Amino acid sequence: MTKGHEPEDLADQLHSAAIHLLRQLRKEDDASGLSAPRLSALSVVVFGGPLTLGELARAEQVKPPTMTRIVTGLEKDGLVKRKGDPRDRRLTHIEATPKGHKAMAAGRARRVEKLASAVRQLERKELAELRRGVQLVRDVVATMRGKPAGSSEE
Amino acid sequence: MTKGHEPEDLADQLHSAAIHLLRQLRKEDDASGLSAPRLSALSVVVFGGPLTLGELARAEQVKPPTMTRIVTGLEKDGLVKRKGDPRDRRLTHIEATPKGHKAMAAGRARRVEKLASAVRQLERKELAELRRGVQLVRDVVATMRGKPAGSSEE
DNA sequence: ATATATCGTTAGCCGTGCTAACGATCTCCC
DNA sequence: GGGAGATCGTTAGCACGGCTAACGATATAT
Repeated sequence: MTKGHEPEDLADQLHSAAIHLLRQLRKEDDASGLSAPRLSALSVVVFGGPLTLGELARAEQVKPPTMTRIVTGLEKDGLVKRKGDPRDRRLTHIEATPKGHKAMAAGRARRVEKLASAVRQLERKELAELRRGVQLVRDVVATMRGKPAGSSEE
Repeated sequence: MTKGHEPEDLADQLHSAAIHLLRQLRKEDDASGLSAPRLSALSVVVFGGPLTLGELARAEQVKPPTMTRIVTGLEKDGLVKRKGDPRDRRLTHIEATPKGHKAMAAGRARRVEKLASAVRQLERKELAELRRGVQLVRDVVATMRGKPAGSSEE
């Protein structure tokens, strides 16, 4: 197609590209036993330090029951650990185990093996352009979530 | 601060951006009663003319059983229609109904209302950069699909 | 002390992805 | 012609992720 230069067409193509990108990556995620949502949540826990389940749910933009199951799955695999809060016993803090840190790196490596190797085939200039495009996509997502455009630095 | 300039970091950010983008769009798709996979499949049928179920499955990179259910859902909503092939009765051709065409436009409009309106907030220059970025993402996906890039099998 | 709010979980629904197995059909080749 | 095998779509059954509704436990406010 590329039939037009209107934002609508760009929106469509962006949507389509995202769908197909994730479908490809899903296969790699499967190989590691970590689905995209789990990997994404684990990533937040690993890099964002201990969080409550609710905070994690908000960070991942899902409802608490959904996050409960994601965390349960991760915990069953020994990748994260639930810890009660002594001061407010309603809270459940989630933190990554050492195994979680390793799995995170491994899962990331698997995705990277496919995605980054494809990315590496781009020329230097294209790489910069892609980086810029990704940043813009993030801005667009932020805008959709309600924040004003351009709020992210750089 | 753009913590990394390596392809791995870019790959991670691209992955994350795609996940969050789709999560946002899913909400709009829900409003139309059409999930992303259904909308995507319908799009192929609408624009790609009648296809067999297998062709559609390959186009959408899913297995036939999965496509069977997607098509069943679309058909139940009256958006597509199954047609037998008189010459090869194993085949099932899928074609969009008039209602399917309309729903496609409506679903697209809903996504566009959110995504394109966010896209529109970008400046002219950014728009061009995003367009370029999307094109590069498509290239990357094509690379992943075609050339395993690092894999030795197949 | 009682009412209200918050947090996480459970239960149950639906949709999407897969593999395995099956019936129907076509094709090839004897 | 007829059997062997390939191909196509479906069904069955599993796992997972998304949701809402409802519930128990806990904290907080009145």
